[in-house]
Amino acid sequence: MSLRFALLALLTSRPMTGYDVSKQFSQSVAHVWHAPDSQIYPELNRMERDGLLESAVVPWGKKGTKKEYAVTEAGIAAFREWMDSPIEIRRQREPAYLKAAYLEWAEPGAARTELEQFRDHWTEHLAMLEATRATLVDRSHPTLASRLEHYDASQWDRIVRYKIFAYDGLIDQARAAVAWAERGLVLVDELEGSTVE
Amino acid sequence: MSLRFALLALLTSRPMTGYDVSKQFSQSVAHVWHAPDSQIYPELNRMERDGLLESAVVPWGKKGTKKEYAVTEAGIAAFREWMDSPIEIRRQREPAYLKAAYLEWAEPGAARTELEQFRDHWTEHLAMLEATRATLVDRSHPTLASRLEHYDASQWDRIVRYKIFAYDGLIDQARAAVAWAERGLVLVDELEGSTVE
DNA sequence: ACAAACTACCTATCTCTATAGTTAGTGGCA
DNA sequence: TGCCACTAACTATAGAGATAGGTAGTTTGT
Repeated sequence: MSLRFALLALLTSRPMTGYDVSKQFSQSVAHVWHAPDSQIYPELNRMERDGLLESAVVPWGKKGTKKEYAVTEAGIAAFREWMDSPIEIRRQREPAYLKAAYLEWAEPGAARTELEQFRDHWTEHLAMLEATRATLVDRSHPTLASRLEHYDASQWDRIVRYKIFAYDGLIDQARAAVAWAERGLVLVDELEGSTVE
Repeated sequence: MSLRFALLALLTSRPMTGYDVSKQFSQSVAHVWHAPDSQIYPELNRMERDGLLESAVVPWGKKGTKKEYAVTEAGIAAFREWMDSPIEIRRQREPAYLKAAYLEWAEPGAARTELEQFRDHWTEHLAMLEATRATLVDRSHPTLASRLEHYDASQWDRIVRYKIFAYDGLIDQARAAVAWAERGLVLVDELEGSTVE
């Protein structure tokens, strides 16, 4: 159900076409709630059906058209209601940690590759998060910029700081993941011998 | 697909009935890969059908019977293969961080409750992880104990240290989550005023 | 004039998960 | 003897999510 609210969150910044949503999504909300466009388009339709969005058909080129979605009053109300309701706690589901617990079954080489991949993935993810955080700090993030336009300048700091706070949390998680993988590599070397086969 | 390997991991420690599996699961593998028993029973059946497990019917009381599952050679091979294959990277899906990014939409009271709940959940989870870690360190963890029986004593340290390593990673994540929520509460107080309504 | 890349919007299918049940035997205790 | 908690093993169903496509128009560069 969170996808719906992730989409509402994005669309509160400005009206967008489905295509815009799917592009902007991957640069912002997806850092916190990933979804492919095959999930986004049908969900936008359902949200329109449920009255949370309304759409306007906009011409595009000579023959083409596109559909621009805007959040309705009901959409805003639903979003606020979700914001004020208790969070769902996510269950643990971490294949990497599952594997780590049974690393005695792996080939030493595979264990190393595993941990290196994990470390590299999170290092990359961390860099992306830090880059995005920087665009929030200097307010150059495109979605943030259009979002701030609806607000009085006195509110800007408050809005931006919550977004930075969220990214800080993600960055902490990413850093912890990288540090953990690095300790894992040291451990594998110690337990399996340091020869790379 | 990871549920299958989580179950294999557990069953490599000793043969168990479905009921045992679902009980032991929640005290060990579930810390890393949660699953309810309504998923466990059908998956055990499928795994038997696929030749990864074999079952023996054991009498229980006068009329009752139970089915004890043991990992087959094919099951061991599948588990090793999975251990040596690259990990699937999980997509971000964190409703708590999603909400945090849009906290300007929440009532100040709701924002606080939210963060307190998140902090409390992770504090509790952290305590459980630390308690479990301690049972690994002193080797009193029941599943670990039966697991070690199949191995030469020279291997024990290696096996235990990988499990501790996995828990250390989970503990780091939990600690980061708690610290983040606490910073969030300070931020809410600063931005929304410290009066609790 | 044409290709390639991009915009736009889906569909189909399968698997995974969550939630909420059901049915039946066992063991203890009041 | 009856009740209750526990052991045992599911089933049913709906919704979420992953993966892999498809179709059609537009813009840009050569």
